[in-house]
Amino acid sequence: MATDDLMTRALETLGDDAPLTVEAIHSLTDAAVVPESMTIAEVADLLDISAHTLRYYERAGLVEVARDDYGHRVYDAEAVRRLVFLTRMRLSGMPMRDLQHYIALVDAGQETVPERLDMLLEHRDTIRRRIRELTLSLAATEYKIATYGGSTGPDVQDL
Amino acid sequence: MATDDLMTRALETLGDDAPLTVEAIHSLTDAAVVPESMTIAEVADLLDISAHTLRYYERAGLVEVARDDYGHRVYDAEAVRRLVFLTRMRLSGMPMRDLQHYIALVDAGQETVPERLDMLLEHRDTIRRRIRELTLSLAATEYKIATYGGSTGPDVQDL
DNA sequence: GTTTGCGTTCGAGCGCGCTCGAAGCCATAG
DNA sequence: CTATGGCTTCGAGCGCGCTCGAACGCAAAC
Repeated sequence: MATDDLMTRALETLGDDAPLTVEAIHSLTDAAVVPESMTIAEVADLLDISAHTLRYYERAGLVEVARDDYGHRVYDAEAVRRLVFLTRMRLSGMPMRDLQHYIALVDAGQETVPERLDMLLEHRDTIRRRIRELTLSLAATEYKIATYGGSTGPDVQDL
Repeated sequence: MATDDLMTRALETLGDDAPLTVEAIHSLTDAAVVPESMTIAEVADLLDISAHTLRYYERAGLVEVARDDYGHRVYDAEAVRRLVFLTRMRLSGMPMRDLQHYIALVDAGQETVPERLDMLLEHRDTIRRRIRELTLSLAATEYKIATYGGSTGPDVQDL
């Protein structure tokens, strides 16, 4: 099951031009994720990342995962929630370095909340800028497509 | 001069919520770039990439550049236009591999136009999807920011 | 005439984020 | 009883896109 990852499902849930309200996001955030504990394969499937990557994240200090009697990883709900957050941040371009710092702050306690908020605000701005860049690139690409082979404008050269 | 790269200047030219019409893009495309020929330093400055990267692109077969009597690179208008295109594609996430293929098609002549168009269409879709992903991530980040430290919803945990 | 500065070629190295292979443990299926 | 399959650890390797250093050439400035 779960041939699509969280992001894909989320994009399908909200139509392409949905308002993306706080409520809509809220509904995504805790949808589907219920289990008390999960295996590495289940989490990998849920997040559409490899078990290798999950182990790598753990090695990198991003999440702690308990073991069962056989030494196998047991992901509890908190670990899964954290990994959902982490993969979302990764997908939106936050570097591992920053995530490690962020998680260190989380583990350091409540007094780091302001700094964490700062990181999120900065990341928000980064995403916004990236969206603007991509929007511009999209327009340029569409312009090129529209004028390709025609005789409109200076972009007609062989590119 | 030119402390800002093309993208930054473009983003400033068009307001954040400009319509991004074909005309607006057109005006960006050939703005500023006039010189008959440019040095590597000038092109690097124009595109906000390093001279190292420009040489790398040339080595990669993305562009041919003539030399002057001293063996120094002389970028003619066509090379510069191509590099503008290439950097725009790189910035919007097209892999080097694909650009090499695209350029090979360009150099192969007019009969490759359909395939080139296919590549552009596919890239357009890639950008669109990426924008949707980022928009969702942005909303999730804003949601997290908005609810941070508050007692609203399930995301209040220490993340 | 030497210093400064900008260019050249070539090949190696790096940062990032995985990705993989080897060797081994355990449990269930046939 | 022996496969098969999924998990474990550990460390190495990889693909991408640069990025850099070394050794050198040439020219205009001092």
